Amino acid sequence: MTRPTMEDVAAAAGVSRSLVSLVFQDSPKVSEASRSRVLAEAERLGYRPNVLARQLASNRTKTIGILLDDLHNPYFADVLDAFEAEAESAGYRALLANGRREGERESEALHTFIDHRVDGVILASPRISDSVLTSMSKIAPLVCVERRADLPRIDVVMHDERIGAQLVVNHLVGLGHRDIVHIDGGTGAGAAARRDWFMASMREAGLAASMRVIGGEFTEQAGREAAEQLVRGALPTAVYCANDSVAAGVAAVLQREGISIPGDVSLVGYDDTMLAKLDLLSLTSVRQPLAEMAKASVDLINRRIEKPRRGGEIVDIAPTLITRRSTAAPRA
Amino acid sequence: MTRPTMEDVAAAAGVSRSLVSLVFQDSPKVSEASRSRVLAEAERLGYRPNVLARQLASNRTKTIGILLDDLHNPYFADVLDAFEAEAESAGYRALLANGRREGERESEALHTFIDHRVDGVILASPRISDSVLTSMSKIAPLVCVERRADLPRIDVVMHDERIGAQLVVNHLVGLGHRDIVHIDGGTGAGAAARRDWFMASMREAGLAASMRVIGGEFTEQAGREAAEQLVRGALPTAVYCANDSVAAGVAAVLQREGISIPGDVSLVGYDDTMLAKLDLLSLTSVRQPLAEMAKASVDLINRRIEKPRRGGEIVDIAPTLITRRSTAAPRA
DNA sequence: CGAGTAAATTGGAGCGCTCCAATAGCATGC
DNA sequence: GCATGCTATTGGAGCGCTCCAATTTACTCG
Repeated sequence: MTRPTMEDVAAAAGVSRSLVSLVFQDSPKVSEASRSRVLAEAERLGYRPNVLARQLASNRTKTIGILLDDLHNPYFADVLDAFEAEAESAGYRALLANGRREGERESEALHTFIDHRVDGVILASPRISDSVLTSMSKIAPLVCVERRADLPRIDVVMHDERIGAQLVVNHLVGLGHRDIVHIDGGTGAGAAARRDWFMASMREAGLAASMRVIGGEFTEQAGREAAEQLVRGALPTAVYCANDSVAAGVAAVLQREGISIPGDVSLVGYDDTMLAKLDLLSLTSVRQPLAEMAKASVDLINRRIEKPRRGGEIVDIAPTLITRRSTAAPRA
Repeated sequence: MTRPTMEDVAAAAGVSRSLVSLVFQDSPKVSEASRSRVLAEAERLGYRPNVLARQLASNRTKTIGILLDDLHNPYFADVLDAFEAEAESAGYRALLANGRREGERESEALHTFIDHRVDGVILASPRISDSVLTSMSKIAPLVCVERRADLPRIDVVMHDERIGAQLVVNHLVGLGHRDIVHIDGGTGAGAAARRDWFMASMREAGLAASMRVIGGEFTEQAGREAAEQLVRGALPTAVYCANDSVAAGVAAVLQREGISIPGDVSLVGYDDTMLAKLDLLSLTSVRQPLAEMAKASVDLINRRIEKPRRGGEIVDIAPTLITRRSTAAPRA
């Protein structure tokens, strides 16, 4: 299983190793004749450059690490799609890691990335502590996505929670709803902002009196528990959930109780994951502008490579509302 | 952003670079005194070994690549969990890649792995052609999971479709069902085996006359289409779907038509993904023994590293049935 | 036709590590 | 006191590449 090296290709093509190197770097200062001869010999020998050696010698890897909080959450599959695509179109190879919702594991994965000398790291909804973040930011460019970080040299990309809340509230109010409940995400990343902007939007709509918030978490289980509480008390005409998983939990309880969606209660989720798209649920949901967020993130990494010492930036991008069958006018 | 090297640590600790190297390899022939001094200096300088250089010099990476067909399918999140954990406990680092359900992209990702000199690759339900597989198998150990491959030097790990079918049919027949429909996975990997063993099991149960198969695919959409067909014709008492996504599609249509699960129709899925666990669906489903499959796969890679030229092996592992609320005795 | 310039090619040092053979240090035993 | 057998350490070559300065080749023009 011993594989050919540049030296072998050079010998076969009757040129120097340096020339072969230039060919594989797509250098313009190689004659057409040499280039094609080298490529032909490489092909014939089955040569592929040793990425390791290349990276060691050039001291750049053209690789960025993408750290995802939880691959079990379908939202992160969408995140991955967008970010991987963007990284590739910017000429980077993407390395993936799964944080499994543990800050500990995430910082391990971050170390692994750094040990592999990635050019930058994108952290999607990380749970890593500020101190780890700060110390790592001295070694490689870091971008936090959907996690605020007020740290000197770390860039942040968020979607605009305020607009998300307004889209939801305006949609529901437009349909005639006044009695709207928000089930929040508890201590999860972004939960507080989502809740606060819901309340602000309700106030703006003049519905401060009829708004309600129930404490929850970003899980289906939490959705079920909150729904149990709702069906035993005063049933609102609309429920706005912290994410799609919560909405799925709510839907399960409502269905069991014979309460129709959207006939009796309208339901709204967040993140527009595959769950929302399920015909069984067909959930109105807020979609994060992942493609734009990805673009912004890679851009920030590039700019930080050029200028490592600039201050941290925060980019906010507007989300959109995807309406489906789970919302309609309130019951009579 | 220049980082300390072994040389720096060696100088600081007053020893040679070789000794530092031995310390970081956990060599037993380093005195306690030197070891702790070196580690202390390394800590103080913030030294971390350069993985690239290490891999280049030692010619082994202690890394395996895990190629997943489709990160949007929640099944693969489970697959990843099991395989990543197993790889790690065997002392490997796992590199991930997303095939996005395209054979083309998968073989690209495979190339990337090989360029990075991984010690072996695990391919989960790959769509790669036999020819690519064959040529790659000459360069690195390959294990196919849930994809048959009758190729000289490639190992295969499958779960036992026959047992899966028997578990489902026995469960349903035990509940009293006779009129059972299977919605198949069309041309997807493993679909044919799943269908054939369903038919065989029905025959074994003496129900050859009342069994039916509807052509489908491994998607929710296909489930909906098949269900439309069922509700317009003779409704069976039980539906056995090629996977959970298909079952979700069926459930959506049945619910819309006011047909109760399991009151009117029992529903069974396959793969026991997060969809099956959703309270909204609470789906009886066949669970693949992923932990055992992962163990077998890593084992096969280790054995092939030792003995590259041995013939391809096929390992079959028995699945289990997880019963939930979607199955019950047939309607009167 | 030789100087001058541009384009193509080459040799060698070096990236940060591992690994091996060689050496140093040090207690044993006769 | 010295060969003996340890264990602990070291120097140096080499992994496969990139990058730079230096060299060769090709081309132009007075």
